[in-house]
Amino acid sequence: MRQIPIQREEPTSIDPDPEAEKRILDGLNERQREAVKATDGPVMIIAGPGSGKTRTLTHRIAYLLATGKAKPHEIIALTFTNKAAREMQERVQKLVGDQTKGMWVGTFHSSFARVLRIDGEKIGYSRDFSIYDTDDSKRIIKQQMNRLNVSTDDVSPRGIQNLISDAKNRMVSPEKYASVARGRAQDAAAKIYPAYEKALRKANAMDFDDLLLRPLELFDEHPDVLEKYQTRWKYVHIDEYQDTNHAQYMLARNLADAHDNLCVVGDDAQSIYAFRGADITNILSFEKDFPDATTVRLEQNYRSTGRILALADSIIKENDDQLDKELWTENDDGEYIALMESLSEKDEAKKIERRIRDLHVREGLSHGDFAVLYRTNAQSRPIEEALRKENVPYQVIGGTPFYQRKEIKDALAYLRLIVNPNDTANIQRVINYPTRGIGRKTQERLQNFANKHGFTLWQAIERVEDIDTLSTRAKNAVESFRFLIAKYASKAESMPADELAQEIIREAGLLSELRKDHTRENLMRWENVQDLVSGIADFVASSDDPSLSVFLQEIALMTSQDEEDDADQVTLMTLHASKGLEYPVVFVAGLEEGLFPLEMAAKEKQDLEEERRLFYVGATRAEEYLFLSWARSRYRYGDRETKTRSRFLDEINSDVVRTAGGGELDQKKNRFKSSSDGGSDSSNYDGVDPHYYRRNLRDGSGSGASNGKERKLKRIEQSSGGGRRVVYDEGQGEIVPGVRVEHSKFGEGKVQDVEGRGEKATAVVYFGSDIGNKKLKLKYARLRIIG
DNA sequence: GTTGGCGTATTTTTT
DNA sequence: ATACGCCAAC
Repeated sequence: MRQIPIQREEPTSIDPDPEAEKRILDGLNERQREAVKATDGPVMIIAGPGSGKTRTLTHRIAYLLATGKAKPHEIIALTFTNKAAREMQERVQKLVGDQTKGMWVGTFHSSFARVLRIDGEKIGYSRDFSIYDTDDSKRIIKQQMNRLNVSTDDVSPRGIQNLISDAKNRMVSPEKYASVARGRAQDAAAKIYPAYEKALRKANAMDFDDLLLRPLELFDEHPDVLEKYQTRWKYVHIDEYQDTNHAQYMLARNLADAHDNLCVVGDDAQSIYAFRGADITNILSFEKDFPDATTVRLEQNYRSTGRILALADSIIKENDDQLDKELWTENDDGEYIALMESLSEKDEAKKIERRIRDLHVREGLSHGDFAVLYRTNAQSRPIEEALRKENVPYQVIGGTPFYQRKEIKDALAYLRLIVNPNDTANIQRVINYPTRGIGRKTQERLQNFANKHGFTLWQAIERVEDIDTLSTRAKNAVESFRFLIAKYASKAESMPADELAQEIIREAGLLSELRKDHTRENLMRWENVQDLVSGIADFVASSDDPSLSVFLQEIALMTSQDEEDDADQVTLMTLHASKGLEYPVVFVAGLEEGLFPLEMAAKEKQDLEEERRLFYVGATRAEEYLFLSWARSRYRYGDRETKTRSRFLDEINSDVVRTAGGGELDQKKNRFKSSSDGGSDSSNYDGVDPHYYRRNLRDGSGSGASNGKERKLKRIEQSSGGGRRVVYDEGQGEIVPGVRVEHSKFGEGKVQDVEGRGEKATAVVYFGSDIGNKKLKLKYARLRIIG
């Protein structure tokens, strides 16, 4: 676990350093230098992938320091992730020496959480406010739905949460929202929204949106506070500007208003967070917003080979809404982009694993050079399994991050309560975990009492003796909980945060709960909780402000992308998480209709364009090798689904793509001229060479992997002959759509579809026009795989 | 008040 | 397939 370094506040200044200045400018090309030197007035750097965007921004900050144009405390840089902030901080330090104390570098969220810590009390938030993630917010929303009798028939809590978040992103107040809400879902959201806001405020809690909105409120209501920050920050920098939302835009405007020195960097073609409220018009209309802005375009790509860039260009050309940019590179053409086609997600995973091992052995690439990208987190599983099986080291970025695991959230809940007992959502989380006799009914009575008197849940707990509806037994149970929290709350000032954590976690019974039964999961959870404590110890040892409340706020803003990834491992992550990163070898997996582009996103043009930009982002992560992969079938909701190739594969520039067999990519747009067979049932297997699969296995240049695979196939054939072993066993020779099989009675056929698993698995097999489709129970049918 | 079983929705991406 | 919520039994 890592925390964001906190810099001291005292203004320090550094003398102009001509040597550093030279070093800073020497590391740049002409255009980049131009951007760095434009230190007066608004600047927009529009830059393609791999053009040294962040590098330019970093050098600009270093340049400001080295020339003495700005003192460290006069600079703020807002990044997209904490990790990017950390790296930028480190690089600036490297360029100008260690003199960056007082400079603010961080995400919008963490930077303005800090502002709120300093000045939030002016709008009614104590500095120990809790930060609520989506989970905590959902709890509040559910509770409010319950209280206000909003039925879940019309909308799910999640749906309401999204609607409210959207409204907040657009800075629509509850009152305003009530007047514009249309339809059942929005009406429901309009009812919940004000109650939700009130509940958050009462709990001294903020959700992610609040971390941007409350500072705006603060600036609005206290112009002196705004002025303080405006005068302080003479230079405002924003990275990944295309992904800022409206509130972030307003914050930027507010800060830049005094000095007009706003420098933004972005690429409209890489805008992939609209679903989260990112507003692409921020970057598209920058020049309108800041009429005297300097615009610099960085169009030379240093990252990728010519072919990768040509492919990327062909992807993005399909989109209509673009700022003009001509990407070019001096790099070699490089290898062809390889198209990989597989029969199933397991097959896909195996092929990816084999390619990785092959390149690792033959080209000497290290494991850290590889990244496997996919659209949804769920896709990591089969790939993980394939890599694990062959002992290829890997790491998965994302999924369920450390701090979101249940045991961690439970432990954190106790810690949050020490700091902020009014944090109702977290009381509810742990008031009866581990079970201490405070069940549903007691909690209900507590809540009723609180509602009746306008208390928070905690205030009700403090007055538990006065609640007539409770039995003595219940009162005692509640009292012991109250005592537990109060005891440590009073020690919070005097006791180091890590000791505090250790003790309350133990006394609350979390650790013994996890040791109750000795499953492997529980052991892991127990270790995770221990890791949390040592993480707090690290924080205490290294932070300028080692209070528990700061730790909790920072931890809430950490993301999977902030995890350490320095080890030499293959990296698995979503396409979203890959933004800003680069790897010599990149696989984009799961290029299938319905998956990428995602089914829901394929309907609206806007959404489809975002998916396409996502594909563009993924492809441009690659430096040397790019693999595009899709599978003919995939498990979803426990059923095997037949898939067709993604439309994206029909759009790309086929000149730079080669299939696994070395052939050209057969695209829909080319099909008309070459073949006229098309005909019936065209959705099935056009262009599939039935021998492709096995030939490829043999082509594996005699490496252990392909031999292993062949062995497995043989074993299947033998066993089916013997009739004892089941042939549908996953991961052996799979019976999946597209496979050719032989049946003792019907002869040769091709599997069309497979349903069910295990004993119940059935396959639809087409045995030619005479026999047609047959539905067979795999358990009895004894199908033999022949290709 | 707690536990276990069954039915249902769920997977888009994330600060 | 799995996690969660709701209901019935202990």
